[in-house]
Amino acid sequence: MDKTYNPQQIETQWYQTWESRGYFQPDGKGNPYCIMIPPPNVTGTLHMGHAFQDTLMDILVRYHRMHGDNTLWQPGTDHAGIATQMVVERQLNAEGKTRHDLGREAFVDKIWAWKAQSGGTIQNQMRRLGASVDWSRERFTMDEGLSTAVRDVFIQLYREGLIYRGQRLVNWDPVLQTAVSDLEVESAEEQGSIWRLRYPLADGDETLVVATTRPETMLGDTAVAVNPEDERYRHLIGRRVKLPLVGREIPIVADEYVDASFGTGCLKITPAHDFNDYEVGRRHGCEPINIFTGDARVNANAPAAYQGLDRYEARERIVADLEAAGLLEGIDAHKLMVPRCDRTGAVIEPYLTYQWFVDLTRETQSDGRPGGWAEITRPAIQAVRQGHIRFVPENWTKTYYNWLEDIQDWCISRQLWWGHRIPAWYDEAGNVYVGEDEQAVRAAHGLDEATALTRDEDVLDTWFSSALWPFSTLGWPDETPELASFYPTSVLVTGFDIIFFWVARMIMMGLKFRGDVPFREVYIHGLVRDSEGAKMSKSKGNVLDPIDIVDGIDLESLVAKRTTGLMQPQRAGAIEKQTRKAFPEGIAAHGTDALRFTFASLATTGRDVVFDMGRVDGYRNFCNKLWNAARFVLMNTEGQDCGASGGEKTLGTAERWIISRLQKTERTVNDAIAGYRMDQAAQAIYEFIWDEYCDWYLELSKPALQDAGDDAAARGTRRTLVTVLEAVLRLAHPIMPFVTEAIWQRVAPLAGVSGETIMTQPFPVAEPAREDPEAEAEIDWLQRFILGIRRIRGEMDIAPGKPLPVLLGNASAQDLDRLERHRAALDFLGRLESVSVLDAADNAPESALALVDQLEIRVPMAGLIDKDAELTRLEKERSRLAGDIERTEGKLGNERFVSRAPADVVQKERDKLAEAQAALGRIEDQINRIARL
RNA sequence: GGGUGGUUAGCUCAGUUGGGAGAGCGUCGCCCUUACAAGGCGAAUGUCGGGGGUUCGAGCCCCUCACCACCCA
Repeated sequence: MDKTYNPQQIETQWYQTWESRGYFQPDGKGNPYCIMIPPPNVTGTLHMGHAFQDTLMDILVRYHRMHGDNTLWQPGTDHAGIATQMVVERQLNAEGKTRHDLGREAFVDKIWAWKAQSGGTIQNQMRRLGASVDWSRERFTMDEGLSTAVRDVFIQLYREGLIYRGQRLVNWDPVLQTAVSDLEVESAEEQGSIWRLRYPLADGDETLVVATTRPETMLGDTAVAVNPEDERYRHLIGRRVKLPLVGREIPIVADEYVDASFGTGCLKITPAHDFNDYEVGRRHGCEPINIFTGDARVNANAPAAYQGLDRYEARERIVADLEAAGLLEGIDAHKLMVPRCDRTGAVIEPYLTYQWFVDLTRETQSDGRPGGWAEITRPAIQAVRQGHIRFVPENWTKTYYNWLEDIQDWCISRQLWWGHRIPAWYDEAGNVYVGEDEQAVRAAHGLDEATALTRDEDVLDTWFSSALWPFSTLGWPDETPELASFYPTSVLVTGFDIIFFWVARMIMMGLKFRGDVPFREVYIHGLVRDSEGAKMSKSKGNVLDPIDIVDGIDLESLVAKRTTGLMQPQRAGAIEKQTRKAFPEGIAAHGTDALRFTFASLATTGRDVVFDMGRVDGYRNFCNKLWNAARFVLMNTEGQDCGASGGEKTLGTAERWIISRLQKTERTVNDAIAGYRMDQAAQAIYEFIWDEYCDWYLELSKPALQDAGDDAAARGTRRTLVTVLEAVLRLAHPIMPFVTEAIWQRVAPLAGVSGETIMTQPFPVAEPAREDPEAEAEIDWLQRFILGIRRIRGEMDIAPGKPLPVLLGNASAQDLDRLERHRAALDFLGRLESVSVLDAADNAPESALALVDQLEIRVPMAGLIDKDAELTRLEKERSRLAGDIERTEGKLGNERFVSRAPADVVQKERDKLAEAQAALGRIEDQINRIARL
């Protein structure tokens, strides 16, 4: 083995081997265990969130595979309607063309071509991460089979009356000219203004003043609302105002929605261009008046003077005209939440259009059939309430309920070309027919060729197809064996940001179309943030490519990567500066295992995962530590008798101890993974390997290996070295698959284990019978003995290599017994020159002192130890003990503590006090003796 | 305005039937000791956000305030 751990050399090679040998496919034996990957965007590249999530899933999947489950991790991508269409459209724009120049069919062909050419990026990045997904089953939401599923679901829901077409306000992107989902809208506070506009009443000379952040929408006002409790305006309710510039008379209505303390207390109502106004308008029977075109210009419903103006031009013109008319009361600076499309950055316009919806809110339909609430939404709530689905951490159920109980109908149509086209046709009279294809529609409705049919132009929301993912990927609508085995799937691993959009909708669709939940558990993990705690985003320029952490990247390449292809190129300078500051040396190569271990250790129950490169450095060192421990083991066992094929062997205390500790670690790791606490699993593995196996057991093995006299003991030590290492490799494999496989290949044969790969070896399970409290107590004694020696050495500045003479005072029979048995280990670990036992009568020479319970470990000071340094050290110890005693005495002196606390707690305190008092006495004696020198 | 989560060492975070405040990174000192200097050994570091309450005992339970973050309106 190389002297230094070199991840590059082992990682790609092992992944190819695993994949080509088919280890990622379910073996058909054992309990089914299945995870569906949340399908990443086919246009996408791997970001830190994916890497984190993929690591968590891979840990679970590898763990279950090793436990003998029939394990499937289903991969795939979604078609990401808007994002994908935009990518290709931008390429066209660069050539000076638009998609309209090509036409729909040619444009869609172009997207498919683009996907074929560059669609594999994220899959290859996942391979670099070691993700053990079954690539042979990879799916894409626009695949033939999944498209059939989407079409069938649409048709069935339509026939049941649960999908309808209607005119509603939606989030409209005027640049893309499509409806977008809430998920694609990001609201952020921006500086704006409040305009106070004076509206005259229709009768008389009175006026009122409305306050608005969007004065241009006044062209579409249909009412003015005031709070019914507002004394100032009560007399106006029921009267009418004459809308300036337009001339329309509109009513003044009373509505609780109005906040009397905000603005002027008079709210203009524009139902066609504001979600709240829409609701208020509906309550008061106002017909919405749409004043914008699809690209947010003023339309023909407005006065001629403003028609054709862009919404912001219209704003300026209208404000100027009102001012000229003396109707502009004032303008105040105001911060407001501005919704923007996360793809285009365009300000979202609430817009009234015909769209397709899934009914999620009606109890019953007008014809008596069950509505969407009864048929879809309520079962989804019940499934969680009745425990058929469990959220981890549990408190996310609340978020889930809150959203579902207040849900709106789901707008599923998008005005795009890329996606599943809605299977609906219209005749010239505008009648709609839904069916599998045009032929089926004609047949079903008796429409001959004389009747012209045109297909609906819209496609379905990408989330509509993603909602079917847990069963469509398994072959539905066909009843496949995979569907029978793996549905319901075991767990969904995802971020809380898509509980609404995806998780809830999968539950709805799974229940509706499979009659069972899509997954039994939902493991919600945190969101990866940068070291400052900020969300990572391309526009902020703080994104990290996980592969750059694996392979390393120099500063210039990193800067270039972060500053190209920006939506807002003007940010490049700031991003460059920040990048140079955050990574002055670029990023070092860390290897996949170190990155994965970091993710595991960050997977706590919190909602934020602050990513700190220092952690990855530390875990790369850990990989190196493991690597070198393995080197040591191999150097001492390869080619030697490790007792794998019999032969007498005895296990010493150290062997019994490390085996005992291993059991505890195995139990902790199993419990942690089963409880989705990867951080605890990682920590337990880290501590066992570094603090116990390397720091103590390997050191303890050295003298044993050198003792030529006892073959059985040496064999037992070698056997323990390899078997414990082999076990801990299996234990760590789900988190760090590569380094464990590479080492295991060499170690397994020595441990008498055969197999092609560690991937399919059994996961370690604790055997309580191998826990050994006696050995643990004894090694604990040994560790404290050594620690005492090391402290004296460290604080007296005695060179680590200098052999020390040691005197033992007040030794018990047990101490002497242990001394006898561990003498070689003590000499080696403590670098002891000699050990002499003092009789009670002996007068100890002047010496530095350490205590192991009542045992006094003394290092003679002659020529070695500085009197003042030892006094300082002892004084520190004395004051610590004195503090302990004071606190313990305080407790025990409290009558209520002694009478009310459990007896064992009280006894523990008494023991503690007695020990501390004894120790204090010895330390004080020692201080007096040294001080007299 | 409603809701959720958070506030523990310089930094990032653990800490569940309430009974000894911990890890990693960083810092300081000594060491190239034959697996590992990506290392070894030792050390320092905390009004557990503030206040109040329950309790023999609170980082943990209850109330309250402050601040931060996110979600919904």
